[in-house]
Amino acid sequence: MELDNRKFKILEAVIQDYLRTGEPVGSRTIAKISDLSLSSATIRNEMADLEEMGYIVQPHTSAGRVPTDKGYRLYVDSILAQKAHAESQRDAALKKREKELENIKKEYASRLDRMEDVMQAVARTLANDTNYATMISTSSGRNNKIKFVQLSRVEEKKLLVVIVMEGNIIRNKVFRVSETISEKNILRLNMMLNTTVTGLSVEQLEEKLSAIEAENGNQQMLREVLNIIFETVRNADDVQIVTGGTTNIFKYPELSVSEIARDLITTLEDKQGLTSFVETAAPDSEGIRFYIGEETPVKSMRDCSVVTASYELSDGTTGTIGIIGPKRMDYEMVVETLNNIRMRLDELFSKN
Amino acid sequence: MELDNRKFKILEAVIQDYLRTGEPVGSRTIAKISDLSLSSATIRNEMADLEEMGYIVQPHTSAGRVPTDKGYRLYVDSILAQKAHAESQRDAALKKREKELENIKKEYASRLDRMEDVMQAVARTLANDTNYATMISTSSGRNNKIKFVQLSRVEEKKLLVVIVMEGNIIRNKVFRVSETISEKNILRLNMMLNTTVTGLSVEQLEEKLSAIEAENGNQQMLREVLNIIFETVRNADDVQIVTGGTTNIFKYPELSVSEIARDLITTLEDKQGLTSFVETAAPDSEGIRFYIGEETPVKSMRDCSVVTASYELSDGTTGTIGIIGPKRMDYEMVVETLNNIRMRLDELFSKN
DNA sequence: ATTAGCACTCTTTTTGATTGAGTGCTAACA
DNA sequence: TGTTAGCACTCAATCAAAAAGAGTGCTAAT
Repeated sequence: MELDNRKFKILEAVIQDYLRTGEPVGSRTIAKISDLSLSSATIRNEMADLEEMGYIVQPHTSAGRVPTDKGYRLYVDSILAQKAHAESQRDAALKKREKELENIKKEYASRLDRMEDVMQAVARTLANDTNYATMISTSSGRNNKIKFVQLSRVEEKKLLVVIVMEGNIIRNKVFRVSETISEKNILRLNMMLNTTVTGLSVEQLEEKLSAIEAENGNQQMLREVLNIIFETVRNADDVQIVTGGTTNIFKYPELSVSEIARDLITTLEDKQGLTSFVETAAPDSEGIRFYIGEETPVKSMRDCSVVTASYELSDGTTGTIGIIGPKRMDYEMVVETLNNIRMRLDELFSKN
Repeated sequence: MELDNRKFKILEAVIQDYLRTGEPVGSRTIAKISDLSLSSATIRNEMADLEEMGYIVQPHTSAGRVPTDKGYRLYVDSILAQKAHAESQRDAALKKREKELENIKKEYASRLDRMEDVMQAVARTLANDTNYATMISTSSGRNNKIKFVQLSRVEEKKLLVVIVMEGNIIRNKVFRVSETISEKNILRLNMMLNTTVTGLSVEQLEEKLSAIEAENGNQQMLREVLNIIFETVRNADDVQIVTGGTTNIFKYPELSVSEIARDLITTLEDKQGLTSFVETAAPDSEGIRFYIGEETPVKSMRDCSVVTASYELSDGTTGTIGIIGPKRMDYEMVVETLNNIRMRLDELFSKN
C-alpha cells in the first residue's frame, strides 16, 4: 500500500492532536479539526490503512488511534526535511531565545570561574523553557593541550600544581611529596616543566612521560610531580554531565507512573547511563539526533523521546545537549530551541 | 491523664509496628505482638486514652491507629534518652560502618582534588546504606583564611589567579585585564599580595580592601585584581549542598504519590530550600536534630521526617548532614549512622 | 469514491451489595 | 477495681453488575 498525500495529512493530524492531548484520537476528531472536509467514515477507512501500515495503533478495540514509534519517526523526518529549505518562523522565536540567552548570561556572569556551574545554569534555563528534562555533557576532548603549568609550595611538604589547558580550563591539586623541597628547586622545576610539557595533549604527554624521565635521570621529585600532572590532566579530560529540570517529567501523566518516573529520575540522577548519548557521534542532519521510544539506548527511557544536538565551542570543548521528554514532545519547538542554543553557546563563550 | 508505663509500652508497640508495615495498627495486633499479655479489649481502652492524649489517631472510624507527629516525637526523645546512657549495640554496627568508610575512601582517593565530589560520594554511600534520601552541606566558614595567592599570565591580557585557603580549598579564575602587564609587574604584584592578603579572612579582606587601595595610590591594575580576588574568595565561601539517593523516596508508598514525590524531588534537586536546615544551628543533643512531619521548615517535606547532624572538620569546614525519609523512618538506625559518619568524617579528612 | 447509519466491542463510570477489620460500650468476672 | 468476653456498629475496601460512552468496521445508499 502506498502512503499518499491524504493519508499523510491524516497521520499528521493524528500525531499533532495526540501531541496536544496525550489521549488516543478518534476519526470524528480528525474530521473536525483537519481541513480535509471528509467525513469521519472516510477518515476511518484511511486510518485503518495507516494502522495496517504500522504508523498508528489502537490501545484497545474501541479506542482512538495512537502514533507508533514508526509514525513519530516519519513525522519527525518530515519536519526536518521541511526545515531544510524553509527558514520560516525564525523571527518569531528569535526574540524569545534572545531572552533565554540573556538570562543565561546573567547567571553566567556571576560565577564564570566554573564551567560546570555554567552548564548547570544552561541546563536549567533550557529545562524551564521547554518543560522537558535536559542534559548537557562537556568534554574537553582528548587533544586539548596544556597551556601552562605552575607549581607552588603551600606547606612544608605539600605542593600545589595548577594546570591551565587550552580554553582556559583549569585544574589543580594539592599533594604531598616525600621530601622537603626548596624554593629554588621549585623554581627550577617550574622552568623545566613549562619548557617540556607546554603544548602537549594528554596523549602526547603520556607518550613523552618516560622519555622525559629518562632524560632527567632518576629524580624522585620530578617523577612524582609528572605523575600527578598526568593524573590531573587525565581527570580534567573526563566527560562531565549535568542535568536539569528532571522533575519536569511529572508534567506528563504517561511518565508520572511511579515506576517509570523512578527509573527515569534515577538514570538522570546518577548520569552514568547518559553517556551512551554522548558516545554515538552525530554525523547526520546538522548534528541533531532523534531517539524515539525504543530507539533510545537507555532502557529506562523506552517511553520517552530524546533529542540531542552536539556542539563544539571555539575553545575546543565539545559536548552534547539532550532533551528528554514524552514521545509526544513538541519536536518542532525542540529542534528550533536546540539549534538556537547551539549557535549562541559558542558566541557566549567566545565573547568571554 | 497520665502516661503510665503500660500506656507508653503500647504506644511504643504501635509505633514500632507502624514503622515496619506502614499500615494502621489495631488492638488485636498489639495484643499479639507485645509481651504485655493483655486482651485486645484492654489495649483498646488504653489506645482510646492515647488517642485522647494526642499520641495516635485513627485515619477513619474503623481503622487501626497511626502515630501522630507528637507520638513520633515522644518516641524519638525516648530513644535519645536511652542512647545517652546505654552505649550498646555499637560493636554490631561497627563493622558495617567500617566498610562504608572503606568504600568512601576508595572513591575519595581517586579524585580528592574536588571537595564537592567527595561530598557527593559520601551522600551516595549514605543514601545507599540507609535507603533514605540524603543531603550534605559544606561551608568553609566565614572565618576561613587565605593562605596563599598566586597570579600568573596565561594570555596577553588574561591573568590567572589561584587562591589557596586554609584547609587547602582552592579557587581560581581566569580574567581579562584592561591593559597589558609585564612579567615583572606580575612578580611585584605577587609579592605585594602575599604580604598584605595572606592570613586574612573574607570579612577582614573586605574591611582592608579600601585601606590597601588607598595606601597604594590609584593603581588601576591593583584594584582590578583585588576585586577579583575578593569576589572569588566570597564565592568559595558559599554554602554548597549536595544530595544523594533522592529516588529512594520511591521506596515508601506514602511518599510515592505523584504530587508529593514531585515536590520532594524538586526541592532536593534545586537545593535552594535545603539551606533552612543549615541555618538553624544545632545546639542540642550532640548536634543531632529531628524534624518530624510538620516540624520541618520545608513545606514539601510535611510528610517526611528529617534528621540532621552537624559536623566540623579539623580544617575548619563545617556543615550539616541530613537524612530525609518517611515519618516512619528507622530513627535508631539513622541516629547511629549519623553519629558514626560524623565521627569518621573528620578522621578521613585529617588523614589526608 | 464518499458517506450515513447501525451493530458491535471494549473501556470507563456508576451503583449497590458484601466483606472485613476495628472500634466502643456493656456486662460479666476475678 | 481492673480485666475481659461479646456484640452492635462504622466505614473503607472489594467486587459484580449495569449503564454510559467512545470509537470502530461494515454495509448499503449516494
